[in-house]
Amino acid sequence: MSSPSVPESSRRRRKEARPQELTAAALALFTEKGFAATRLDDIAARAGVSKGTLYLYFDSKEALFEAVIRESIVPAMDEGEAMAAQHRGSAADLLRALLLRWWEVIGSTSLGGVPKLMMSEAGNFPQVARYYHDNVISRGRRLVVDALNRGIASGEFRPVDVEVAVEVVIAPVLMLAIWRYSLGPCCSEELHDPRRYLETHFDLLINGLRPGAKSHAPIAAGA
Amino acid sequence: MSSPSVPESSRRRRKEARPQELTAAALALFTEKGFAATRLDDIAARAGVSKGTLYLYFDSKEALFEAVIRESIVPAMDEGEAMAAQHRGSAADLLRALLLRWWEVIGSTSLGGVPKLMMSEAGNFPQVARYYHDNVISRGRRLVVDALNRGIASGEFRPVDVEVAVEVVIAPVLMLAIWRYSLGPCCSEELHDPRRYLETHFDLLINGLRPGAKSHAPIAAGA
DNA sequence: CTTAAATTACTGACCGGTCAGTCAGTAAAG
DNA sequence: CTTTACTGACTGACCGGTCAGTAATTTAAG
Repeated sequence: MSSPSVPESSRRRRKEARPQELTAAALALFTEKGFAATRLDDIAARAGVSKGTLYLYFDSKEALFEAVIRESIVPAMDEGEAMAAQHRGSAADLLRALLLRWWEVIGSTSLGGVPKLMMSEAGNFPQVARYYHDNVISRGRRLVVDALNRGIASGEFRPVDVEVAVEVVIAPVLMLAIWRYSLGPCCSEELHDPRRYLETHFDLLINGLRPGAKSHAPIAAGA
Repeated sequence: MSSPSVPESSRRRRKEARPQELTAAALALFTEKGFAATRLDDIAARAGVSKGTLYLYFDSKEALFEAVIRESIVPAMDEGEAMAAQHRGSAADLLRALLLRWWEVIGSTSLGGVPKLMMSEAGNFPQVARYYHDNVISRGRRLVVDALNRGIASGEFRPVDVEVAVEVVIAPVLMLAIWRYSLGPCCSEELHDPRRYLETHFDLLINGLRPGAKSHAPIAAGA
């Protein structure tokens, strides 16, 4: 990390830290105002540099957007997968750990704005949306699908349509993040403690998955 | 409606239909591209008029945005409340009817893009967000809260923290709408049949609310 | 009836501010 | 001196908003 052959002068240190500083500033403003409504001057000012500096590190505003998505959230997914791989408890414990861990690593941090940003701009940047889908959504989905399947295989959960249920499991989590960056700041009356929200979601979910429940869903798509 | 003193010439008919045509075009483009990225020329072209016509009916781009929100979704809320008021079945039936009716009246129609639009732009238009909160979110919340409370009072549901649970009930519904206007069009692999999605949500929910379930949520906020 | 005047609904060229992107210049470090 | 990291004035395209003009229709006069 600090070999003597690489003199850690303050100027060089800045050079290396710049991209992170710029993407961090861009992430904050993109999530707050949206991509189109954010000016590069504002991003530069927030990072304490001038607009020209942005173009030393990124080719265009769109390239900056791509970098924001790429470098912000993919590392967090790695950690989630590592946690799931070495988990040893019950499927319910794993599911609970996934939800709470997501809140600690993504939801409650500066990364919490990424889902809202991606939702808002997916239509304008299909290739970034595709990247996000393949590297974030698919992997997150897979984590939950595996947990559900494990619980069903062990008899801990009743059989459900896993491919559909996974969306229902993830949706409240995503909405929590989106809410905090959209209507939450404006109308905060209903913004409860995120922990309690997640615990309630988990509680309803685990009980909804208990074996022996009678299905309320029509079996076939006859009607 | 058709008194002889008001000649229903094609020109006058257009005059009365224009605002709807313009807000419909604006809604489609706002939800697809976002407010800032949508040009007034495009809205006018989609409605088959020139840009100047927009300013015969709306003072500014922002006023058009407000009109889109106001006139699009509030009437749909009226219908939802009417349905709930005259409902006579069980609380579970009411909840199910609310979910499916929402899909028919809002989710599957052109109004389905409103949630995504509002989420994206709430930060830039606090007063519109406040209006949306007071006239759409609060009222929708209230419908679900009442249904939950009715079920708990009758013993049909176990006691839960209704003010938190309502968010968990609504979140998957909102995410369904948001998804269809964000990453859905880009990466459609996971976009299942909305009916099955809602039925699965309802199935998990009703079973999660059954009396006799043991709570997995910590009782107090001690930690 | 004919036809001129007035009104209505709409047009599209134009203006001015804004902002992504450029580049000649500066100053600190080596 | 050269190199490196950065600056900020500048430019040109774009877009929200304006308004003089036009065509369709109605009304009124001859």
